[in-house]
Amino acid sequence: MSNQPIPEEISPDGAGFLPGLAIDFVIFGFHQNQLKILLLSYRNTDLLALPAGFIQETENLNDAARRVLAERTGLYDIFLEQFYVFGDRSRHDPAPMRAIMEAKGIVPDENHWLLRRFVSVGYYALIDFTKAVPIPDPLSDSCEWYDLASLPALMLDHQTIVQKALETLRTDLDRKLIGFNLLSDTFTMADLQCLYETILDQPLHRSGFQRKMLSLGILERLDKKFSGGAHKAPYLYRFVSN
Amino acid sequence: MSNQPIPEEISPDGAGFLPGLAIDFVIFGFHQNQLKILLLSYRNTDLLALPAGFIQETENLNDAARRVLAERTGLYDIFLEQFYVFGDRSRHDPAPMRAIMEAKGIVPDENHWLLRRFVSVGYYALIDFTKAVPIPDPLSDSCEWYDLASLPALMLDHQTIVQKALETLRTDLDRKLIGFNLLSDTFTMADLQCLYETILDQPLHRSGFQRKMLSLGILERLDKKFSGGAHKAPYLYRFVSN
DNA sequence: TCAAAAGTGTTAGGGATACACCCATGT
DNA sequence: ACATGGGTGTATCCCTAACACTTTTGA
Repeated sequence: MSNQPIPEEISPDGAGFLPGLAIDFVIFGFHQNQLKILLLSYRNTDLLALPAGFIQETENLNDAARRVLAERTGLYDIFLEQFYVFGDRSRHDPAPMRAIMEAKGIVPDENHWLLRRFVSVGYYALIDFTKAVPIPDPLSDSCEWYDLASLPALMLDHQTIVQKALETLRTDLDRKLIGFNLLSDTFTMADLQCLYETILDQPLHRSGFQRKMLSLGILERLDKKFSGGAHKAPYLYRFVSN
Repeated sequence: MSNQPIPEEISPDGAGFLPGLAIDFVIFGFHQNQLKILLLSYRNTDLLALPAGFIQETENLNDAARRVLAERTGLYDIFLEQFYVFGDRSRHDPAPMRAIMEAKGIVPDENHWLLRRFVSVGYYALIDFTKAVPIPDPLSDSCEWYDLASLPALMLDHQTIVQKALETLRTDLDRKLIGFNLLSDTFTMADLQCLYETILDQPLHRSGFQRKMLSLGILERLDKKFSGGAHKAPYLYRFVSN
């Protein structure tokens, strides 16, 4: 379909990459009171997959993760963390990848490296929805946001990976101050509370939440936000790291 | 030195194992009020290393970890969990492994698979010190307990791996009931408190600790333990999972 | 009888919960 | 003015920290 040079990821032997090792990403965003994640889709197939990448032989693992994340989102300085390694043999099912390549006009050799068994390191990222510019990878045709609450079926064990990422996000949320990575630079207290409630999937008490957040001493109060609504204008806040 | 057949781990191409991927273990034990970990040592070298292993092509990652752990400790039903993947390029330093092999009478080829770059999945295990029977692996000459508080220098980045494992153990300790894996079947409240204090490296209040543990409803009180000391005999407790 | 260690009780403080009350804003 | 949502105040509860007191054991 296009005349682009074949990207090196599709070369049959995977030269230059660490063999058998991949990175899968659960990239969280938050918009209109919904948690979302980025998924890749493939033309002429009904497959959906998590963004993924490989590690160059000259690269640190974590640097590879940052690189691929930037390739998919255009963003570099992002919260990004490992959460689990998926290494079951049952992950090894070459059929979907073969279907994807064939739909792309590539007829892979039986021994094509992308059809072999992969162990995958799971990373989850938290990004400002408004800043990301999702970009598909060389094999996919779209990279788009999907509501976490109503995910369609995913390839292979990617559903499991998302689930584990969400669990990690939930337990990390109240130990570290990571939630702010999902919001814009300025936000109202209601925005923040809604984010927490969505992630934790439980209602929180308004006054207690406000006091708790303010008592952390990490929020700077800015001007009020006049939304046009017939009610008191809420303050805007900004996250200050120190 | 011995006439044993060369184990397959030492075969030059690593056939049968996933390439470039290893497992490193931080195996915690507790004895005489000290946290300890298992380390391998190598004759004719002054190198100390964490127990490690590789994943067979036919094996799930987590199953490989259980297998290797059993090979080193003789124990199967053990608390064992991933905590981090170490994938920096700076990990790749073939010198120590070459020294180990040469001290063993093996002159490895330049391309021997053990001399290549490895990404390593870190697992930590908690085991009953009194039950483990440490067994060296095919390349090492001893597998012994070392006090965590006074660790000698370790190979490569193994010090970093231990540090990260300890951090994970600390944060997991008060979220899950994992501490009991480090004690014998029966123990006194003082034993348990000492374990917690040693892991967290901070003193805890006696009465509060006792009440907190008892309120969890997971301890069964047994007979008293007459130690011969000139003081009230403490109860023994047993951990009950439900 | 005494010291040492174990078990239990009591009080005070911090944080969370739940509810109430005022304030600002645009219709 | 008034409905709506935002900010703050207050009473209660619970968990923990800190300390005190009692009990048991063997010298």
